[in-house]
Amino acid sequence: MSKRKSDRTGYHHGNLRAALLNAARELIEEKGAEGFTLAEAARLAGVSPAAPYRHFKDRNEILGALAVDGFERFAVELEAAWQQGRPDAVTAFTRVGRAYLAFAHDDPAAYKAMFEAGVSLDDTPGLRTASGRAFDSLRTSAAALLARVPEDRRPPVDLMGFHIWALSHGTATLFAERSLGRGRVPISSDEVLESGILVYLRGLGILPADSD
Amino acid sequence: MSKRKSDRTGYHHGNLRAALLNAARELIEEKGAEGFTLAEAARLAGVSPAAPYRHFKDRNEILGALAVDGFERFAVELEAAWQQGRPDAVTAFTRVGRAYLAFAHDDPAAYKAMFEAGVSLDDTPGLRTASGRAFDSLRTSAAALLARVPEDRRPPVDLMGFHIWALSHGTATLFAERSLGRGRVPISSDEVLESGILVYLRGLGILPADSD
DNA sequence: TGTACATCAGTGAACGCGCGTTCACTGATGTAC
DNA sequence: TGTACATCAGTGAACGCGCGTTCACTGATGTAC
Repeated sequence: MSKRKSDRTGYHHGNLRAALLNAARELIEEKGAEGFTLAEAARLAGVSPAAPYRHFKDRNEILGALAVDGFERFAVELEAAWQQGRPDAVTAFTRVGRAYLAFAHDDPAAYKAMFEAGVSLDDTPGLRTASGRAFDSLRTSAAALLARVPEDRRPPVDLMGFHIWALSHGTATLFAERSLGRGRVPISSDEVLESGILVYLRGLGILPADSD
Repeated sequence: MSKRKSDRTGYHHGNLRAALLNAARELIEEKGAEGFTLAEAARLAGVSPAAPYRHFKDRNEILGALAVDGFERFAVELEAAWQQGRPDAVTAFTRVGRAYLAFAHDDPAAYKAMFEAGVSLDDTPGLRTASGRAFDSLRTSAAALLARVPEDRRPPVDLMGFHIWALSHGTATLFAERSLGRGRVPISSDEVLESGILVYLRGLGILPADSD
């Protein structure tokens, strides 16, 4: 749906900033965050190679914009999936896991910009805030689940957040690389993550030992 | 300890292939797999930009060599850590987890070549075999642990392998990116993975519910 | 031990390429009056 | 409603750069006799 050359009418593009972000998304999806070039994005958007500089300081800034925007949408998705833990924390949490994978799957370019592009946290205004909000969403869910664990056996909420994050991130990236294609696995990332989370929650005593 | 310009004696290098691989490692560690250039590796090794072509078909082949070599050493490390499950499966498995992280931490360039460089499984002879051997090592450990789980509650061994792989890979990559620097976490990757594995094993019923 | 010669592993110059970025410019748009 | 003008968002040509790769070459090495 990105604006293409053919859509251009006059001298002005009208929505070049958004068109460039879309083009960048497309290119990163194809070739990875490092392989993306400003020149090619400009070509895709149907403008001269100098045009992007009206909207972005340099190549890096477009990656940063993608990452910030990605984290913001990511946080929204995770929060929406959590839905304040309704109808119960475990169900809601499973939904969050699926939302995590869905995001990585549906917008791999954003996911790469967020986690693999090496965009600097310090040089990109809003990135720290946006990524923090996403992690906070995971932490909130973790905390709700931990409320069911007896206090003396309750791990720190941040630690649990990392466990979940690592499991989700690992699943997402292993399936994104065709790494898991190695064995031609007849299994989906959703199944891996969901079953992994169930075992994990059982280990915390949140699910009964005999549940399936 | 890679061979440097100053070490060169005469017209012939003597060990250029290895020197180039080391140079590539160094560069990938600094700038990532995509940022690595053949020309710079040659410079680092103290030879002309044409010299590498005596040892590698093209840029891609050097990445492939790094990945194959990486997977072979990775498999060796994992097997060594497992030590046939001695003294007991849980202890040995914890050791495997630590070995996984140690590899990713100590040789990030190899890890990137293996998992992030997009080296083709089909175009790189030996890669499928080498990576398969590494995963087999994880699978062997998983199988030994699963032997302790009542049959009717035993997940498929491959599924458990993926859980462990995903958790390890996620932990390794989140800590490698400074992603986890986001919150300035006062916690090590070892702690995250080890505690995560313990919870997971408890969830399988391999560790008692009240163990710490 | 010495010599001729094949082979090996380098050199260095050159190529075409596409990139990021800058620059002076210009066409289109919107606003004040 | 019309006009002057400031501003905005493009152009296109140019730059310097470093890359991957090829080529004809040459110095060093090792081996047959």
